[in-house]
Amino acid sequence: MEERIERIKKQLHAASYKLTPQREATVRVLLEREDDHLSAEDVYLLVKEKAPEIGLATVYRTLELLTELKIVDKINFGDGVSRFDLRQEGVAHFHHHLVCIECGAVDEIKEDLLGDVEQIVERDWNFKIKDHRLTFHGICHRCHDVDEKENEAE
Amino acid sequence: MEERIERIKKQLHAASYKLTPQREATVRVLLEREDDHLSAEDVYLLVKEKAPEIGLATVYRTLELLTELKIVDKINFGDGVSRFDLRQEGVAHFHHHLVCIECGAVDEIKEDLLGDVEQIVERDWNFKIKDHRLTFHGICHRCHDVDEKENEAE
DNA sequence: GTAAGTGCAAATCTTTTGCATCAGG
DNA sequence: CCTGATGCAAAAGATTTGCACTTAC
Repeated sequence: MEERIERIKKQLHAASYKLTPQREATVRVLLEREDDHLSAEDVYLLVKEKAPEIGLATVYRTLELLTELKIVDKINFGDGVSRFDLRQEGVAHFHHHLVCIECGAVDEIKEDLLGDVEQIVERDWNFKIKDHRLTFHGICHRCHDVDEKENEAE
Repeated sequence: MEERIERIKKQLHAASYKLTPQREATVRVLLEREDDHLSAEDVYLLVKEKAPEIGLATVYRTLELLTELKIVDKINFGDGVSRFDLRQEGVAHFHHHLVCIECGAVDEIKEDLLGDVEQIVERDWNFKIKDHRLTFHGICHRCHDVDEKENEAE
């Protein structure tokens, strides 16, 4: 945790930004809830627990800054809000998501499944890929298991 | 064109909705601009050219209805607006997009490139896939060509 | 007649901005 | 000081909603 904060601090400095207490509090929340997909509002509420004086605008500005520096990724699942995900360190590619249409859970796929597909796209569409977004919508293993049990019970 | 309208009319009726003149005008705009990725506002302005009395709320309601019936797909490229794409007829899968980070153009890939990947996900994550969203961000062939020319000129 | 559909305006929600103030070198 | 950063409130967008009116069967 501390090493990651330290690293992020360096990334900010390299781009001549400071790691202010507010920014640090925001980053800490993102680190603690790394597997959740927090909206700006979520982050704000969690930061506020530790640092009640912070303003929502600052959280937005911090998230924007972190996105710009590619420390976090801004994602969008189609509900009206943007969500923010810390990038895995040293992993260039953006992980994929599984969104359950029954329970709303969002799981992550950290493996990169798109290597072959990207080669095809680069070659056949003459498109230089810099990033990707891949989300599957369907039924997660938990809901799937529940469905099974219901069938058994019948 | 007319056959597609007819088909959509049937889909609406099957779900006990009517194809009102406003809805038809909206669908016609979507058909005419099938390769664009229109926002609700875009659609509204185009519909208004033909049927000036239509209200923005009606367009939103129509697009929501069409999304629900899976006649259109609602997509989101990370600029603050939702965009709407007519589904290809008889094509279950959702096509992919190439978003150029230089010029903002959005191209479509109509082939399904995810067959293998989906098999892996269904098997290894025990996730029943119903739909997917795949977008690549990068440099399109047009901007790429421009870059080449600039290099030659140097 | 009745239920669905519409137009308009107001309300809501997310995100951004202006500006006066604050903090650190 | 001086610059970047912050907090607050206001503004800006996008989308939704309430409601009275219209339209088709």
